[in-house]
Amino acid sequence: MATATIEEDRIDALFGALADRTRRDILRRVLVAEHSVSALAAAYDMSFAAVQKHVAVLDRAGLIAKRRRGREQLARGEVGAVRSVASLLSDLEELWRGRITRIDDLLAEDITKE
Amino acid sequence: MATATIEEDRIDALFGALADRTRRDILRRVLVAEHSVSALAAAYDMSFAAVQKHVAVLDRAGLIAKRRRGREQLARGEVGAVRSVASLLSDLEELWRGRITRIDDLLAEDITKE
DNA sequence: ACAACATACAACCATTTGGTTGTATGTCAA
DNA sequence: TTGACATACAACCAAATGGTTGTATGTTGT
Repeated sequence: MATATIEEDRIDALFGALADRTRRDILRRVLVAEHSVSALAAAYDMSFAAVQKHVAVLDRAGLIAKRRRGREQLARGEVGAVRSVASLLSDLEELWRGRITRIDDLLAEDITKE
Repeated sequence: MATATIEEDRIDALFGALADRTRRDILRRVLVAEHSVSALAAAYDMSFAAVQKHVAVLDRAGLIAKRRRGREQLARGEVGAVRSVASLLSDLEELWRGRITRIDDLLAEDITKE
């Protein structure tokens, strides 16, 4: 099997995106309702560019999606991605419970093997 | 209310710790069974010190706990911490569902206000 | 007592990250 | 068409991150 790392990159991006409070706050806002980038930027005490980069990180991780409306870009939260992260955690919990039979899938993606 | 940031630091640490594949792999292993730091280190193609630092990051985030047995330090996964992260994500999902009444708690921890 | 083992930690280095300012491009409204 | 707005992105900087090697401190077994 050669799957491993390709998916791991995605997971890195997901947790990495969530590991910043500004991005978590943006995500909360856009899960409730669509917001333009500049509307989001207005909420924080930092430059527009900084907020725009945070939005881009969330977008790359797939936690939000953007759609264009005229000159603005509306961001909405992707609840499916949030659920997929939750699912990773429940896999961990199952592992703890000892219920996982296909341990090899989750455990020991040996770096050394290909 | 003055809570906010104190808890946010904890969440930063949790997601930050999970945003690295080596640490996720370590966490999987120690959720299944206790492992000494050197036993863990043997599993990866990096120095002992690097693995020890990863373990320390997981420890600081509260995702693992350590207990001493003789000269070795045994790490076990803290499933409660894993669940608390899952709970954060389900809060996000609830937010999306529009079910959260206490939105102010989750949303808009305004940086500017104290 | 001593040698080997297990851990912790400091110092160092390269890369990434989170912020800044400035510039370019696209869209709207008059 | 032109000016203002919305976004994107490059270049830059300081701090954090993920790795290294080396050293110090316990603990064990003989």
